[in-house]
Amino acid sequence: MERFTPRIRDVARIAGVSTATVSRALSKPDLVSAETLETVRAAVAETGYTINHAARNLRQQRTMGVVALVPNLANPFFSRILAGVSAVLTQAGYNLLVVDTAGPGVDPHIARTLDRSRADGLIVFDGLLPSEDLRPDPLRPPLVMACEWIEDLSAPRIRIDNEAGARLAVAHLAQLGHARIGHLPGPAANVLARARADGTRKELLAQGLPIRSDWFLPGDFSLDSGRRGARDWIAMQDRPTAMFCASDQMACGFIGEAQRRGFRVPQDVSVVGFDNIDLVDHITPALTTIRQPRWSIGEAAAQVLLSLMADAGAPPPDTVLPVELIIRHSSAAPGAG
Amino acid sequence: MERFTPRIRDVARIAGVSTATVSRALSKPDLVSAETLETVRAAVAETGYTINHAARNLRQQRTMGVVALVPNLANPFFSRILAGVSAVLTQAGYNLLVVDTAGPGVDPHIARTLDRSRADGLIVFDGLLPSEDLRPDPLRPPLVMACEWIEDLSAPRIRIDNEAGARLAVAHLAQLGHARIGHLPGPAANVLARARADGTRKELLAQGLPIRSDWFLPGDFSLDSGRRGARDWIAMQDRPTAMFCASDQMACGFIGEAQRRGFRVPQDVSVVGFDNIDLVDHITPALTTIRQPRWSIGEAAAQVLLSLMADAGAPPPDTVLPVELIIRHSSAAPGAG
DNA sequence: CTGCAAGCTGTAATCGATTTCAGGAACCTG
DNA sequence: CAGGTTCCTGAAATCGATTACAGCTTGCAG
Repeated sequence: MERFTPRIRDVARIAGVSTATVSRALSKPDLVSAETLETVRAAVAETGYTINHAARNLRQQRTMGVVALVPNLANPFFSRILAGVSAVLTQAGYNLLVVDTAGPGVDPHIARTLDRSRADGLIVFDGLLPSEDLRPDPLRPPLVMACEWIEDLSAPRIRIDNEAGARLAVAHLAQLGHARIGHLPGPAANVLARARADGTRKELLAQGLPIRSDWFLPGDFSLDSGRRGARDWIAMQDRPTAMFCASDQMACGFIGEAQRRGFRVPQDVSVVGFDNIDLVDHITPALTTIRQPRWSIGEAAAQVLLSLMADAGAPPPDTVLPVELIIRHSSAAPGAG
Repeated sequence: MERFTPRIRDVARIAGVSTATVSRALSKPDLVSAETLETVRAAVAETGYTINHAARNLRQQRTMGVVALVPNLANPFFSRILAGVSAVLTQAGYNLLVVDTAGPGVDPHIARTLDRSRADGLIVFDGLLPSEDLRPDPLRPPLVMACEWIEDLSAPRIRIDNEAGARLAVAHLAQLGHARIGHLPGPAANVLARARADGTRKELLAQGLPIRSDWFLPGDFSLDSGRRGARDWIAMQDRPTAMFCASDQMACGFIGEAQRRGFRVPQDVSVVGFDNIDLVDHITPALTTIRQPRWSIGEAAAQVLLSLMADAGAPPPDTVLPVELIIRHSSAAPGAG
């Protein structure tokens, strides 16, 4: 009565053929005669055989797995992106492994352990990983960088035009009539933060508006730093009338704190965010922001990686997805109302 | 000049020992003399040897991987849970694989393919998977259910007390003086939705308040169904003064739509949500809700699974984590203001 | 000095598939 | 009918580790 896991050789025995034939019947049916195929199918059904993936993987020298390296899995920003990645990978028969590169006690050189026996491909969402652990190397699986990137690492990038997004935001505020525009950037180490700050400066310049370093407050993308930003803003005697925040989280923190201190948004200060994360159209006032196509970013990253794994030919070095300004109610003409 | 991936036999050759010794030196150093250990270490360093996981997995008959079956990965509700899972698994040397059971074109019998050669354990977050695909079976890896569960499947459950959460919410509204309390539940097929609806009824009963079926509106957890709920609520001539929504998403949708139609929250209607997802303390009014300890749920699920995989002894059949009422500004005495 | 245990190491089997190579049968072709 | 294809199949090598088993040293007790 005890059960045991059937092996390919059990199927072969019952079907009266060799294991080679069973293997072919299952993975390359064209190579096998119709009649043998039928016999094998019957034997498979009878035994309830299922393939042992470890054995196949060893023989074929691949894992059918792709690792996504995510900085802080707890950040809901990544959920939709990972869903896009998952959809494409599943379709192609690959498994999605997720590694949180920012968990407590995570080895900073985690990427070093990701060789070809662990994954067939890597999607790197963390721009702060040491580049020497990811350098092209025959031992290392192909990789793409998505959202963030590592400056001195040559690999396909899937990203949005962060600079253009920032410029859209600033241009929007300028068009509303704001001449005093401040910026709450992300952490200086982060490439996205730098790109968005650069875009902010460029558009201010293009609009002929002042670029004042005291209006560039310290920020780190977090809700809390948004709150601190609001306090800093309040503390100034010579305040900007509009703030462009490099993340929606900060924008929410900023608005919440400003309101708590008795300021009205957008009457006293206009706020624009970045990302269009869930629910920001439900805060009051609904947040004007720059939308990132998160699902598409995930899809595109997976697709580029698949083509990279398939032929290793020259892949598109950069995929830049469009951003979009979404105007809601946190931005208005200065002094309005 | 061409590189090749070093094998254990290359290390053995260079160290002048057998592959068995190298294997032991690396995984059970106690069995090897100090001197040999040193030689092997040197040879490993010289060759840059790294283990081939596929080979080890085949031999040891395990994958060092755990699959999380998530209904709709795009739902940010799961991000913090997965982060908790990841933290515990990583610590224990396991990989986290994520499968979206609700993606377009996903095989509804996906769970059937998850045998021991694919994963050493399963964490099921989806209560709607067919139970026959998950029944205990020597071919199938051990499994735990988290958040949701499958009624007729016996497996450890890690969950919150949904009924108690619902009762907290209703009791809070009753205490504020509401006598006309409605409910916006999740989809009837969902166990969480049923548990929360049951809790709602029980507490209404306990408080001596009416349980009116016309005040139990149709809902499905989504933002949109929250909006529809608000429209349904508005359409009633005999409205409840408070609504308990079975998810924060619905609560946000409800509040947004109600406000858009000219009603004030909480003056015209009090709203309580469930989940305490990110940013609901930043909507206006800040949402009163039931907090789920999402990170802890993930951690606990991973821990129970690990112990299940380790000894297969009798595991704790149910882990119930505490919920907490978080009072913010979307609930107030009826007619206040 | 013999016998036995303890400690270390190597040989070879093993995990369970895929795939190369070779061979047999059937079918053409000239 | 000889020679060449084409089609199908099986034997055996292979992927790269772990580990059961056995053998060799060495040390110690009797």
